[in-house]
Amino acid sequence: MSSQTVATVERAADVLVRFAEAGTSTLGVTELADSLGMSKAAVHRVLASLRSRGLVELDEDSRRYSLGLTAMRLGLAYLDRIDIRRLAAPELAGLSARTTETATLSIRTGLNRVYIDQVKPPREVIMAVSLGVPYPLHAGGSSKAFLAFLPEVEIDSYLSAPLDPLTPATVTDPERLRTELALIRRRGYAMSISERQRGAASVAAPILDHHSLPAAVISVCGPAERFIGEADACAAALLEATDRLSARLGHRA
Amino acid sequence: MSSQTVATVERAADVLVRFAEAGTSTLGVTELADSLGMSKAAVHRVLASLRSRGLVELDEDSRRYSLGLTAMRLGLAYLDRIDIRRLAAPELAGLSARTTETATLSIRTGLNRVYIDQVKPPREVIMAVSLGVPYPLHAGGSSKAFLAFLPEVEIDSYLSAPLDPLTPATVTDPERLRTELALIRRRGYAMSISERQRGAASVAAPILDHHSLPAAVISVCGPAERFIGEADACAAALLEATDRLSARLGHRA
DNA sequence: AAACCTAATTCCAATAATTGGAACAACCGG
DNA sequence: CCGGTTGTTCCAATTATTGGAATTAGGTTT
Repeated sequence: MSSQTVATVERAADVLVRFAEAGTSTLGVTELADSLGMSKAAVHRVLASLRSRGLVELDEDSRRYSLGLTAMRLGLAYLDRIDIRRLAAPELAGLSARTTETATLSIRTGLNRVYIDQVKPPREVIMAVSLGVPYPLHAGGSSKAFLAFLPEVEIDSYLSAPLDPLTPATVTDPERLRTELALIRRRGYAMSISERQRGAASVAAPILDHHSLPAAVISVCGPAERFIGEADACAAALLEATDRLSARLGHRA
Repeated sequence: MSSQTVATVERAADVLVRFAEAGTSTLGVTELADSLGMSKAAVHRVLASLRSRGLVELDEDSRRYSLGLTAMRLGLAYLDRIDIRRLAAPELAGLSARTTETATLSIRTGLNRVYIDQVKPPREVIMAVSLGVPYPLHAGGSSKAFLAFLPEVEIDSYLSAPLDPLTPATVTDPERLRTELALIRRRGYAMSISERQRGAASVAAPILDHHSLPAAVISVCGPAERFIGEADACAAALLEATDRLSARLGHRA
């Protein structure tokens, strides 16, 4: 079939991905070699090559590597193509400021959903999401907000496959989920407590386009204990924001 | 001497960079091959490899390639891991050297702001700040530089609470302050004479992140009497430094 | 200060993997 | 229905990658 690929490039890509996965900001040659099962020499050469293109940077003093400016350019170039992000950015900032919680923006990629932006409030204990990581459409506020506003056919098709739980609180029974989706449509927003991420809670609502389909979803989220008390106020602010954005995409109420 | 590198990896990196340069558009195999002087076969294999790691995506219909989710994750990982203090340290040193005054770095913590670093010039009479002490957002150069570049909602909310004076020169009238914030945004930097600290003067400008929100503020400050004459020159050097740093945080002018 | 450890870098011959031209297939517009 | 384009696959030639070992650099302990 089609595995017409270049192993060297894949290994170089693996090195890059390692930087994104690793919790630490810098990595050493040996560290990378061990975790990827490559020889130190190979890793070193790959790093030198990536460095020549600015994808990674070398701290001459510590002899450790980190992601470089070019890596950032790639990420921002990707995000540039998504103009909903530009449109929503000020609303995210406003929401986060008004609620003093984290505001996020997600888009759909097939049967998944990824965060593509977030604005965090300037306080100590906050919730922070991982941008770019795919999550299923049935667990968590943002996911359910997407699912609820998809065409019926797509909902049926999604619910016909088994639903894996991400936490003990994830709803995996299709009929219970269906009932909840109806509620979400009626209220206009979804709510979740620990469904996707333990200890996290959120309210989420879609930005609807001129077909009344969700172009993106905005959520306001925070640590569950604190957030539950704020949820109603957050939902109100959230719906104001998504209404404005939906209007800009040509949606009529 | 020899740059111990892997040509294949460098070419793969060139392909990726092409996507960042091309910005919003998608790219085809031939297009890439021509512009990079590579064979179509080589480009195709590289793309297949990058695709296997999610760095690029293929639109099956148009058979054209674009950057993928992993590219975004790399960019955001870069942004996440930036240690603003380390990044700014050389610029602080440079600024202090060029101006022969003190250069400081501040971050925000909610409704306050704290100095987290400073570089003092080697002369007798200088200004020195206290690291880690919280100051309000309306008094002094660094504070106003933060406030001016916050989302409107946050400015409104901040100005709706009473503003206490720290010195006789502190501006406490919300409307006068609002006018000044507009000036700061226009000029790109804030100036203060004795607003926070009697006898002290400063110019300050924000380091803006990819949301155009202030990640930190740099100031150049000194004893008021002497500093006032140097302020313009200091402001010019300051803006050069903050522009460079903002660029590293993904801010585009 | 010296010795010792660990990590990073360079060297080199073996060889496994990349390469590019050309053939093939898929697509588009006329 | 048919040329013109673009994307994909094949295959033998050969080039560039590879990994082990040697070397250098840095940092820490004795």
